Amino acid sequence: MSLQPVRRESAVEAVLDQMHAQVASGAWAVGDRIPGEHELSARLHVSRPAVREAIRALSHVGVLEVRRGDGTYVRSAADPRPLLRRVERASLRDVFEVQLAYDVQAAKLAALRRTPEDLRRLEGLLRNRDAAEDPADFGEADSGFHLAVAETARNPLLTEAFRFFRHRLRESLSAVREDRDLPEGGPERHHAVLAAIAAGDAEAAGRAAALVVAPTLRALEDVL
Amino acid sequence: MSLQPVRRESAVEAVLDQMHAQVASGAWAVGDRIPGEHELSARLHVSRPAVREAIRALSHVGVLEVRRGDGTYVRSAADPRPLLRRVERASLRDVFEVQLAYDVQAAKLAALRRTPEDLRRLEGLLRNRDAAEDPADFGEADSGFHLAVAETARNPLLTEAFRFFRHRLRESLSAVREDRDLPEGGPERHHAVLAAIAAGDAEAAGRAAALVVAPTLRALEDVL
DNA sequence: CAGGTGTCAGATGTCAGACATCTCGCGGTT
DNA sequence: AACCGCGAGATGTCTGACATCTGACACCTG
Repeated sequence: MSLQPVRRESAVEAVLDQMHAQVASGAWAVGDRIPGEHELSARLHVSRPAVREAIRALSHVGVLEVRRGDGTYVRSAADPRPLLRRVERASLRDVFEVQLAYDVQAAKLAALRRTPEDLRRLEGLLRNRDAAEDPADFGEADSGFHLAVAETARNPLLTEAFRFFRHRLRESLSAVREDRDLPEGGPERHHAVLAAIAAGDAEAAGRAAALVVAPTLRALEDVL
Repeated sequence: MSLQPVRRESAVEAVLDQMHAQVASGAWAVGDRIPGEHELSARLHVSRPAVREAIRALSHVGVLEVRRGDGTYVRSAADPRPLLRRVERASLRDVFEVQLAYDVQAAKLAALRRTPEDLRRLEGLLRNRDAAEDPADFGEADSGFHLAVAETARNPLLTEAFRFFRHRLRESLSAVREDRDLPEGGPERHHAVLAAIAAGDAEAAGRAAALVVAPTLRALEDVL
């Protein structure tokens, strides 16, 4: 008989779990007003600050909305926690593959929606990237170019998703691979992305974007 | 001179803003232990429960990690809040475009990684989808198929991202378009996705997946 | 000397109680 | 019908006290 670690859950985590379950099950539907803090405190047999901490966490991620003096409402039943938990533990390959999906979609949309000013900006950023010699400068310039492509797509949601995942990716890389740089397609592949975007060719832009990341994924397959 | 609404920020929101700024600026770097609750309370001139609420919110999204008895550490500087805020306010088109990126990437990876059992499962789900008559059943079967494709990709991060965004998409749709169904590619396009996945042809699978969503995006362009 | 145990300071976790401030609904007045 | 004032009920914030945990350090034993 093997002994299992005893995990004692905090009061706030227990409240969070119950609240999530209420929302997920539809007992508290989107638009509903949930019971007040005092009532939840009494019902759940925890202190009111514990209830408040749970509510604060859920309002921070957009699940609940607190209206002072009025009550607390359910704004969304889409719980981001599984995603956020997963991104904390995701392998580099997995993050790169998601990031690739963004890169490709951003390039396609950029090709459809770019303006002359966008193109000038992208050209400048690519020049910066080509000219960067110091690894920190290079990383910055590379990120700057990719992010600008995402912004050229004119889908703010895609841009924010891109930004968040890229930031996480950078952290995972520095935590694990301080000593080793992963390869990425060189200048000519980046120029090919820009050329396809300039030509307004979405399919070519998507293919070119995929070619930029391909060496990275290949290197990850070799290492893992 | 126009008068502006006075927005009074709560103590907890002010603490959150300052903590975010500390993390984003690198003053509190990943791995660092931040000052304790009592110290922050004294320094920020707010009560300790206010500090606790802020810390709870940040630990909920993975930015901070609380170790009872030890202290509170910075786990990640990648703040998901801009993304989560954006997804709350995103247009249907924007969400669909991000979802499309997932669908395409999932189909491509599924083509590379599917097993015979995956294929049997996908076939069954597609049969369910074809047979569904009631709109609620149909929506469920459709989601089931798309999600199974994402799972076949064997990238858990992609699957969770897919799940979250699709849930949000569904909520946006029911909030705005209770009375109107958006078109999606019919059975033959879904079967084409499955055929490409079965054939192990990633490019064809990606193209087929894009064709499934194309009518939806076209309809959105017409409406918006 | 190495390993184990106990103690303590400092950290988070939780609570009760009190008061401040806001919102909304209702009743009364014009 | 529109407006105003009031009050109940809601969230917002604080103080102070105590509980529980962690890590570092000192001490003891083999």
